Amino acid sequence: MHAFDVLGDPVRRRILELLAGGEASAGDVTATVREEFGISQPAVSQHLRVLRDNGFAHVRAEGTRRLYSVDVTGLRAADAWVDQFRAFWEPRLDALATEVARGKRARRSGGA
Amino acid sequence: MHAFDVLGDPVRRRILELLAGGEASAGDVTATVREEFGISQPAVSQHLRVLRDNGFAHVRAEGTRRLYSVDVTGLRAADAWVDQFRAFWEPRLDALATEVARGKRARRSGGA
DNA sequence: GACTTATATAAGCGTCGGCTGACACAGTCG
DNA sequence: CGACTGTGTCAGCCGACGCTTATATAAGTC
Repeated sequence: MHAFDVLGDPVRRRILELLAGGEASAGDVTATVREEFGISQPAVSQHLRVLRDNGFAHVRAEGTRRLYSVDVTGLRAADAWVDQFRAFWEPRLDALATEVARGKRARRSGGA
Repeated sequence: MHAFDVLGDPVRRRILELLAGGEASAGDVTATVREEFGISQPAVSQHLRVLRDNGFAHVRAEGTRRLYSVDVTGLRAADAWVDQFRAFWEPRLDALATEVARGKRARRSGGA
């Protein structure tokens, strides 16, 4: 599953935001998400699984609880992709890229 | 449609990468995408529409051709969301956030 | 060991997004 | 004007994903 597919779901984004506030148990996350989205405990558990399986969340067992926290792997992957385009709105990073993107290619390869 | 829903599709991501190389006509994009993904012209056109409608691509007519280019609006929105988490892997940006994330909250609100 | 709590898994179902094929429409060229 | 090219739209189909209910598993408590 691609990083953006994971982030495409609003529930999963919310869960990550919750985890950004610090490690939280599955129960804590479930309580909040359940209230905000009106979905069941299994639904939340399934979302947590997706986050785990795709490098967005770490888990650690503590007794019967599962403590979740942010795993940066997935987020970095998403960030790396977006990074390809950063020069478009932060031209100082690479002014040349912007110039190229502007229309150089269009001019060369058959533009007006 | 949320930015990450737009980016969740591999065809749309590819189209954006193509546009990152400079303005391109719908036909040029279609030719490449068709070859790489084996989908029809209408399929590509529909993806272009999604990109347009969600602030990921600009269009400009030139005769019968439609010239597409990157619109940063959508990309910046995606970047802004990811930015919430950047401190997790670039601690220098905000060392405090990392500390908080680590377990401070867990300790306070009922951790071990 | 029986009960309860915390969490995960499984099966089934509905919905939504993407694809195709058919078509519409604009512009260009003879 | 009529044919052709480039592109967009529409209707319908299909598969994937997310949800629910039911159930399994594991850990605590008495």
